[in-house]
Amino acid sequence: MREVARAAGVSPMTVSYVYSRPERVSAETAARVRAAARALAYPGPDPTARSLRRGRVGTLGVVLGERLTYAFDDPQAARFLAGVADVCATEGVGLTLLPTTGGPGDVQRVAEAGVDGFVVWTTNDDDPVLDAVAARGLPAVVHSGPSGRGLPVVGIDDRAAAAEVGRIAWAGARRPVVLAFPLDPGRTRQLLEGPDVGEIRFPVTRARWEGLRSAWTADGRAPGHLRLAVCPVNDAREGESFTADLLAGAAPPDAIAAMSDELASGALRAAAAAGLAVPTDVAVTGWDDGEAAERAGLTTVAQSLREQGAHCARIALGRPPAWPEVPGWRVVVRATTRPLGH
Amino acid sequence: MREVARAAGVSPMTVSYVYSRPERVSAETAARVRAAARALAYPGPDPTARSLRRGRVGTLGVVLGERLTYAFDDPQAARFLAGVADVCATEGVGLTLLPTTGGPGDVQRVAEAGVDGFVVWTTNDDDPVLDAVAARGLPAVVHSGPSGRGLPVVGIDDRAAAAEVGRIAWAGARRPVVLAFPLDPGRTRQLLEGPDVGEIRFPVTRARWEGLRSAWTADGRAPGHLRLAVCPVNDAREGESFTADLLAGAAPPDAIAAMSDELASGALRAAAAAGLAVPTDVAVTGWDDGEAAERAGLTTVAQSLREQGAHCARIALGRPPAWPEVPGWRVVVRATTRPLGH
DNA sequence: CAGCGCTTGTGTATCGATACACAACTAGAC
DNA sequence: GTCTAGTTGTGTATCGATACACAAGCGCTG
Repeated sequence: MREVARAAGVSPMTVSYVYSRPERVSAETAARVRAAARALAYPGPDPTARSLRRGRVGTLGVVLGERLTYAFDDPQAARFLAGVADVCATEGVGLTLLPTTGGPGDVQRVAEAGVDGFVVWTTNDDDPVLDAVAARGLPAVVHSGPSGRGLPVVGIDDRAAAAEVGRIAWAGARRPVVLAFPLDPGRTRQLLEGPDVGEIRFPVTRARWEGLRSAWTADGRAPGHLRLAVCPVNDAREGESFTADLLAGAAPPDAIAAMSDELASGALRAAAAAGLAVPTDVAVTGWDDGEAAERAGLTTVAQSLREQGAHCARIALGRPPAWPEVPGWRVVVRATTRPLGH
Repeated sequence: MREVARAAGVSPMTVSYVYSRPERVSAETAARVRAAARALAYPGPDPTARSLRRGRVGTLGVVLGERLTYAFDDPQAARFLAGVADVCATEGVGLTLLPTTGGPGDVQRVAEAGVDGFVVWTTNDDDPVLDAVAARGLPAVVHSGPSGRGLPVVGIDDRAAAAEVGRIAWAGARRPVVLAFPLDPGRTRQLLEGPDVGEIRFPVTRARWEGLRSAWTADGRAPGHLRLAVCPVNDAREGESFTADLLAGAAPPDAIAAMSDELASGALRAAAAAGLAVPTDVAVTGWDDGEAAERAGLTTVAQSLREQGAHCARIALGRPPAWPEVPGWRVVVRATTRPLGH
């Protein structure tokens, strides 16, 4: 820039104005400067230097609790991110995805990220990345995540929603199973009988499990009869294969509450493959009310992850809504569950 | 940082070393500095200042030719980005999505983006954003995009692949239709009869159309009989509704070559709804060989957008492979097309 | 004790731009 | 002719860190 100024015969300050506040400089001078810039192949003010001086980067950081590629593989994350992206586009701000690999480098990357704020997508209670985010002192928000680090949390009341959808899923059931997200970053596939809540390190998984369990025990049914099938990956394929195994097992489930529409869709496919009737032989519920749920006629919990993403983005950009909003949810009853009176 | 140095009774330089090269400083001093930092709530070296001095930001910029939210709605973009994300995670680099709205702000945002390189996802020939990317002088790469600005282009030979899949799709057909991506950013839904190639501003759309057309005319068939159905959105719903309209129209297609598996899936659904047999009444082909294609038994063009994304990322990070790699493709013949001899 | 290498702390210069206050000059008002 | 206001260009002082070269201290070798 210094060289451009010299070439155009003006001060560096004038060159700066040509780029950042063109109206501040005469048309004639501006033209001369632009010509000099072109001649020298000057690409315009360096964004880094500009950020340093201005104290603003123009980018929102999004931390994904899991491997970065999940953002694109997991439909729920995708819906959430679409909402974040909407707001970023409107505000003319970039969206930086911060990869997390589970290693110690994650913390450092968060500490060194050039962003104006953070949105953290569902993570586990012990994630040190959360501390790193809090330490930066930037505006930040956690989605459905652990609270307690002074960071605001956005998300629906998963426990209450789970309790309500559970009431419907468990109607007339004797061998209920929860098709669940992982309990912890380990992501092992396993089938548990009434696990201890303390074992569950992902708040989302924990809250939904608690809600579904409370719906089960509400009528005095034995807690131990409710099983938790942990799916390492959130997609239909995984839901299908795990359900197929369960159906072929000793105590085939007659009611399945899944933590996502994708897992539920897989369960439906497995049920169909096993020649079972839904909901007579086996009832199924999902979560999110996405396109898959609508197509399959799935009873599910409706919430807008997209709106929640937008909400998070606004908070992390330092433009929180005047009123604190609590995202809503409701249970959509369709054809995959038995009537309640049953 | 200056204050931390004073509080710890050392020079700023020492504080810098504590953070960036801890092995360079004695354990004792480092502890003292860290204590002072904690006492002053110093969040660690400012990433912006560090980037300025180091000349490296630690972030890869990804430009999407269309609205940012498409990244998450369009499964092809998602697969591609997953590959980009893989490499970013491995290299410990962030991934900044640059929103484009089609407005003039896009160019400026690219010019001001704090990134180390650019990956541009399929865009149209006239996109000024490409010039902005080229002007930055950073390592950059365009996927399946317009060439000619001195930027390297990555992508399969769409024309050749389209010609081969077309040969299969058109076997025994009399009323062929191409279910296509948009021709230009306008994204209007329309049905064209042998449009002029010059009208097609998206290189991907153009190359595939050319290939499919050449397959049609190869046997001396009249070019005008091949129609192009332009779908504004790349999803199954759109493919279904457009196909349904076509099947209900005056000249119902008996062969449909879609530019994505998603559009093709929609076409299959519409055919099923119309009570048509596949491939007897209508043949269908897709593109990409994604999960949907496998499940539907779709004849399709197999390519790995994920690998191509990874390849692009490596180039844009300035680590191009020693050997220039050309991504491969092949046609996978399944059950939705007629045998060739027909 | 000279000489060498290793560890550890410190100045200095610089990365590239912008905020701010000020100076020079042109117009128009009275 | 003088004063006020508006336009346009220019210094100066940072923004917050790091590369590099150098110096001091220390332990060893011969």
